[in-house]
Amino acid sequence: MSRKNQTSELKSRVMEVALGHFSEVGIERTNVSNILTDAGCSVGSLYHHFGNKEGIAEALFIDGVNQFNSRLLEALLPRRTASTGIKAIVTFCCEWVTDQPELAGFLLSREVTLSDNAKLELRKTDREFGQSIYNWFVPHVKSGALLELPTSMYVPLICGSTLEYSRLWLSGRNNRSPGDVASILAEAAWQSVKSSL
Amino acid sequence: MSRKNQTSELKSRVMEVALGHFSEVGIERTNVSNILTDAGCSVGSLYHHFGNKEGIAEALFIDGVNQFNSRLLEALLPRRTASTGIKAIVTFCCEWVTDQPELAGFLLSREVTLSDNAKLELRKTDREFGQSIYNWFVPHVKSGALLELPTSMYVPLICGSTLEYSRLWLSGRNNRSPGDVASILAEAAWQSVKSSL
DNA sequence: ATAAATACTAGAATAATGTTCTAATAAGCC
DNA sequence: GGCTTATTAGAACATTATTCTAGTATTTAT
Repeated sequence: MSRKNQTSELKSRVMEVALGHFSEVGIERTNVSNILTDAGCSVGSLYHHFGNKEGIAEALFIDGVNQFNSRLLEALLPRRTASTGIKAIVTFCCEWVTDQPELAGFLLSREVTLSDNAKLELRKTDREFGQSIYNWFVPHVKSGALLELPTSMYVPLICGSTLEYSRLWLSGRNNRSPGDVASILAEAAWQSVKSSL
Repeated sequence: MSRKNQTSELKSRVMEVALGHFSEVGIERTNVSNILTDAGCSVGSLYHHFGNKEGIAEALFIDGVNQFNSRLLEALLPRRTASTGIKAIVTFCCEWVTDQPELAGFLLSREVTLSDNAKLELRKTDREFGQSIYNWFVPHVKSGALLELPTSMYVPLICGSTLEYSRLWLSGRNNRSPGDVASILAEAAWQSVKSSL
């Protein structure tokens, strides 16, 4: 096997193992040495590739956000009405969380504090994601279908309930998965941002 | 000064100092030694009173939740209609977060993992809090003013947006405080749980 | 009032664990 | 085929939370 492949295989093995530990006991409580043995990686290699333990978390975080963002766009952009779009966002979130609880729990845990470098890395892709979202919203606000609100309020209003419900479910306190109650959450989100005019 | 007073003063001094550090850099990154010097406390005393670093966090968490719960009840229980009650909950949350951002940020950070003991401690007061809340809700659901939903969905639907917005504000990404946008959040929450019958 | 018990303080010593460092190895490249 | 560079390896190190032993002050009981 070429070195490139070997290397990227090691990195993803480390990340996979780390995600398991992180989502189970949190970043702080996972031992680097456990990751090393479980992934069959040496101290030197790990610190060469990731810098430190937080570096693994950052890599996972960035990957996760990018994956989430791109799939969300696929779910949203084809929708032509405000109502179907908002509900598609919520439904997508519910399914995504339900399908990959480990990754979702990790992203929602807010344990990761991105380094300046990682923030830049994220911003690269996040910019155009934000732009695409923005472009989808504008006509629906202009047409009066959606409430006109401070920009920073749309995410909390549309996704807040879903994220909060997801956190509860991920912490094991609910039986019904977000996917099971997606329609309720979607309808509620729609009610909270639709214009009553 | 009596020993009791001296002790409780030391404990609250430690907790106050610790909250400052925790909310600034998180639990993991605050050094016990910093807390010790800032609070003028010896290693032995700290571990005698709190057990370990997490113990300080747990004490802060329990205090914070209890304070939040009791004040929330004061805001909610006098309300006689579903609409004013729901809006009172949201408005109260917004003001509480805005008034004590350090404590709110700490509680919302989800950094604290309660020990079994701490969970029991919390449950003592949390039980009757939950009961009071439940008693307020029942008649409004029965009367058809509020949607009838799985119990575990009311908190996310009513508070989710507010909590999400609060997290954004606390992380410095919004100008307007939750208090500033309370009326929008309150109206949205109401729209999402009111019965449309 | 005195003794015994208990709660608390103190800080040096310890242990756990994340990270650095130096050297060795192997892949890619001219 | 030799040179460069990326990668691996793991022992040594540094940091920092926690334990431990001893000592001190306060309360309680007689």
